[in-house]
Amino acid sequence: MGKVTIRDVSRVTGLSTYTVSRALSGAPGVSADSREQVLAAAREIGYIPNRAAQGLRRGSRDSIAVIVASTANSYYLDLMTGIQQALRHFDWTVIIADVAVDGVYNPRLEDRIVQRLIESRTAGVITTLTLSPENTALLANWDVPIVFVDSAPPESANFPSVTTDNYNASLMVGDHLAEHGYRDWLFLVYPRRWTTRIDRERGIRDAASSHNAHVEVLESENDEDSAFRTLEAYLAGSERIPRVLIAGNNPLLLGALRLIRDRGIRIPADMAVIGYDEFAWASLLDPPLTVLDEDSEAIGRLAGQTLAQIINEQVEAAKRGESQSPVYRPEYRRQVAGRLIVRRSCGCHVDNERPR
Amino acid sequence: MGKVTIRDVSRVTGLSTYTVSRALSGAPGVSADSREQVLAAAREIGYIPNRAAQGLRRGSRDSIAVIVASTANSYYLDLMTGIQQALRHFDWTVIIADVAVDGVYNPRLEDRIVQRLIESRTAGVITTLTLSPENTALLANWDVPIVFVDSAPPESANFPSVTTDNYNASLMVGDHLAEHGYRDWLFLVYPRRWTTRIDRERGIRDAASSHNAHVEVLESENDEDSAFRTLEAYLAGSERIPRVLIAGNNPLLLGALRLIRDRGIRIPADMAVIGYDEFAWASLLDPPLTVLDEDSEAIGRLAGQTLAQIINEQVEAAKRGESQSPVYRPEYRRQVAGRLIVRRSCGCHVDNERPR
DNA sequence: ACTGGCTTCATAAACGTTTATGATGGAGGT
DNA sequence: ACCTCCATCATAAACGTTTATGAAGCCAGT
Repeated sequence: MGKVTIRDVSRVTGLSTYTVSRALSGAPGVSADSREQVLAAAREIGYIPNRAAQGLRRGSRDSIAVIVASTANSYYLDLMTGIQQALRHFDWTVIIADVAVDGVYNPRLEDRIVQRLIESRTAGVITTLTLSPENTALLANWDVPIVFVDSAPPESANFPSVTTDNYNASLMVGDHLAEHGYRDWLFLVYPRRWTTRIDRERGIRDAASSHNAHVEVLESENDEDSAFRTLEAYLAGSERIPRVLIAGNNPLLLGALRLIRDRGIRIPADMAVIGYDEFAWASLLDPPLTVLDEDSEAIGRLAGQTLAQIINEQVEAAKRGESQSPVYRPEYRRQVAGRLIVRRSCGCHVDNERPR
Repeated sequence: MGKVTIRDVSRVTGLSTYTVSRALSGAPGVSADSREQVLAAAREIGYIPNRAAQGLRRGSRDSIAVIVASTANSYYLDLMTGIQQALRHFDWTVIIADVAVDGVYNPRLEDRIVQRLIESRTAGVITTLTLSPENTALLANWDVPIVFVDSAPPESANFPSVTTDNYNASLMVGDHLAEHGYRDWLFLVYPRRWTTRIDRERGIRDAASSHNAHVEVLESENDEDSAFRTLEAYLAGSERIPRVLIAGNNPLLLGALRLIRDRGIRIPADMAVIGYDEFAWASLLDPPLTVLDEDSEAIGRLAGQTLAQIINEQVEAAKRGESQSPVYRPEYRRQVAGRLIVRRSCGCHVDNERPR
C-alpha cells in the first residue's frame, strides 16, 4: 500500500488518467459505467489523492491559518471553536500558528511563520495580533487576505477586523465601579502590542474622569508571573493599596490573584477586583469574579465568516480573470458588544443563578 | 508581486533553474559568484518557494498533526507547548486536528480528518485518543508513524505511547483518601473511548479494595454539562451523599463543582473532592483543590521527541533504499509519573506555598 | 598534444495531478 | 450514402520544483 497514484488506477481500469481524474472529482464527461469502474478500482487499491500535486496543478490554496501569541490564554479556545464553526462547511484545513516561544512573543518567529505560510500558499489568515508592517505587506503582496481579530489592523489598507467594542466595554466596567463609589482604581494591563490595550485603557480613563475617579495604569508583560511581580513591586512602592484592581486579561488576573492571596488582601472588602474575559472557573472562585465577558466565540465565528467570504469572492474574481487581490469592504470591520457579568468580587451581593 | 517562480529568478540572473535551485538550497556545485547573484535576485524580485512543488518533487512530508478531541480541556494547551518545544528545532509545521464538533467527539469527522492527513502526506501523527482500527490501519498503510499520548494504542503493533502512569496515580489518590479515613467514594468518570479511564478506574478500585473502601463508578459524557446532570441524577436517586468525590478530569470536575455549589454541599466537611489534572485556577478555588498533576507538558515533550526520532530514522532508512515503514522500538512506550498536589479540598489543612 | 579529472553549469525528465485539445465512434438527419 | 453533432475518451502539456545526465571549460599530469 501507499504510493498509489492516479496512474495506478488508470492502469487497473484500462482508462486514461483523464477519465479517472474526472470520475473521481465527479466532473461530467464520463459515462456512468466508467465512473463506477473507477470508483471501485480506486477503493480497491486504496488510492488517496496527493494534495500537493492537486494544489500545484490547480493553483488552489487549501488551508487557513490562525496566528496567535501565547495560547496559554484560554480565550483562544473559544475563539477557535467560533472559527471552526464558521469554517466547518468549507473544505479548508485550519492550522493554528503560534508566534510565541514558551509563552512570550517572538518577532523572529513571526517572520519565519509568515514566510512559511506563504510557502505553503495559505488561502487566508486570521491574526489575533497586529503583525509587523513587513509581514502584512508581504502577505498583501501575495494576495493573502487577512482578518484581524481583537487587534488593530494597520491604518494603510482598510483591512477587515472584528473586535470587542473595547471602549464601551471599559466604560461599562468603569461605570459599574463608580456606582460602588470607588474612586481609586488600578488598571493592570499588558503591553500595547496587543492593541486591544488601547481602547480598553481609553475607556477606563474616560470613565474615570467622568466619575471623578483616579486611575493608575500599571503595565506588565502578558503573562502570569510578570503580573505577579509587577503588582508586587507596585504595592511595595506604595503606602496604601488601591480600592479597585482591574485586570486587563486572564493571565494578568491570575498573577494578581496569586499575589492578593499571598498578601492576605480580602476581596472585595480591602480591594475590589474585576477582570476582562470570562472563563470557566470564574464563578467558582472565592469570591466569584465579576468579569467583562468578550464572547470570543462570536468573534471567532464572525472572523471565520468574513474570511471565508473574502476568499470566495477572490476565487470568483480569479475565475473571471480579474485581479487576484482580495477586496476589503468597509462593512467587514465589525465590533461585537461585551457584557458585564456581575458576581461578587466587585462588591455586589448577587447570587448568580447558573446560566443555561 | 506574487506568483514569482524559480524560472523568474533563472531569467533575471541568466542562470539555469538548476543553478538557482542549488544556490537557494545551499547545496554544492555552484560557484560563490553565481550563488550571490541568485540570492540577490531572489530577494530583489521577492521569490518565495512553492512548498507544494517542493514536496511533490522530493516526496517530502513536512507537517505533523496532533489529533485531539474537545480542546476545551486546558490540559491540551500544556500538551501542545510540550510538543512544540520538542519539535521547535525541526522544520515541521505542527497542525492541530480537532475531531470534535462543538465539543463532542465525532467519528465521521475522525474519518475525514485522517483522510485529509493522508492527502496532505503528513509526516507523522500524535493522537490523544485511540483512533478507530480502520484509521490506524490506514495511517499504517501509508507509513505514517503514530504516537499515542494518554490513550491506549491498539494491541496489534507495538505503537509508541506516552502516558501518565495512571494506575499508580490512582493508587496515590486512593491511598491519600484512605489516610483521611474516607471509605465511601464516588468516581465520576468519562467514557472508555478515552482509554486513560481504564487504568485510572483500575487503580481506584484496587486502592479501594486494599483499604476496605467502597467505590461507586459513575460514567458521564466528557463535558461539563453532562457531568452536572449525571451527578445531579445520581444524587437524586441516592439517600445520602458519598464522602468523597473523585473527578476523572477537569471538565467533569467543573460540572461537579457547579452542582456542589448549587446544592450548598460543603467541601470538604460534607464531601471531600479530588480531581485529575492540575490547572491554573486550582489553588484559587474555595477551598483550594487537591489534584493529581499529570505533567502534560513533559508528556508532550516526550511524544514530540519520539515522533521526531521515528520520522528521522524513517527518512534515513528511505535514503538507504530500505523499507518505508516506521520502526517502533519497545522503548518508545513510556509512562511518566503523576504527582499528587495536596491542598485543602481533600480535608488536609495545608498552607501551600506558591511554587516556583 | 593528449588524457583524465575537476568544477560549474545547462538540459530535460520527473513528481502526481488537472485540463486543453483533439480523436473516435455512433446516433440522427437529410 | 453522406454530413453533423454529441458523448466519451486518450494524449500530452502544464503546474513549480529537484535532480540525473552529461557538456563545456580549465588545469595538471604524462
